[in-house]
Amino acid sequence: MISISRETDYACRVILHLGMLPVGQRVTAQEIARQRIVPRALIRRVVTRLGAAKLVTTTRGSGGGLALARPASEISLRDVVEAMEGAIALNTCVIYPRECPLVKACPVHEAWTNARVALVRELSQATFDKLAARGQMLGA
Amino acid sequence: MISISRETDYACRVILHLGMLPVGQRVTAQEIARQRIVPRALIRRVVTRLGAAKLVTTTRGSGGGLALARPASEISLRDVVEAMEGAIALNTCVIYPRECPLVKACPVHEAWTNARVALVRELSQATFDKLAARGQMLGA
DNA sequence: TACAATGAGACTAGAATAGTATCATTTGGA
DNA sequence: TCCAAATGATACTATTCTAGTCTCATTGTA
Repeated sequence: MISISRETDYACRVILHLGMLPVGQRVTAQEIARQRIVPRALIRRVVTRLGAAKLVTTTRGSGGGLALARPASEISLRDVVEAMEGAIALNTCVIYPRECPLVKACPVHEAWTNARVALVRELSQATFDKLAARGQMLGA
Repeated sequence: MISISRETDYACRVILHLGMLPVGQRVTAQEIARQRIVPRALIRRVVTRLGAAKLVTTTRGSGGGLALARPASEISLRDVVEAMEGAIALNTCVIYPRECPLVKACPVHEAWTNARVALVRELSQATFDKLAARGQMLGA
């Protein structure tokens, strides 16, 4: 099955949760883990990656926690997926064409590229301000 | 990195190769492996799966080999990917919504579904008659 | 009957996935 | 000053997936 990893799914829950808070409000990773059903030990790794990708800012110590590093309208599903999984390639040859011995005369390469463009476009449109608004409606 | 497996890439090479042959002509898996740079032992598994998915027909014995089970215009990248990888899900919750404890109120679920639709649409449009024609042009 | 081809599946090495656990570091407040 | 709360970094395990090799059975043609 072609799918993102579970960690990426958890990362989406973290960003969504933060996007639904009043702007600038911090919350601890443990609190998100509890409310969004993410394993407590795992969420640490997720938060670290999101921080490294500069999608969230973190503060340590008592009273610390995390918040979005920029407005939810400027963070999309694409950003989260790329932060967690690396490139959205579909096929390795799209990202590393040199490694494919056939790529010069390969008509399929072009098809993968087209499909990748369509997928990335869709994921880019899914910004977390929209997702958060929809979440409020659904009562999540 | 989000990507298909190498076996799926090999499967595309097999279908492309068959699509570029005169209609109805058979060729052995070994011959495809040689021309398309696929490991000889691996292509067996690929052909078996493509046969199980009814994308190719096989005949055993001397003079045997494989051919497309239907016109190349009726086989798309989507068919090959689904035959090899199973569902194109993007996220497990798209295929198995019951396994996600949050899905009832999850705004992200919808976004994954939209992205999946866009991706599948694109892969469905890439039929192997077009790919084969382009392959002839490129001299593959 | 001999040979050529696919069918089925066991086997290996290595990498990725999912989850747990530990210790260090930073910060705020009693 | 010291404790508790929080993240940072990373090691560890078990399981599954990936990529590839190999062997033997089965089928069909000459």
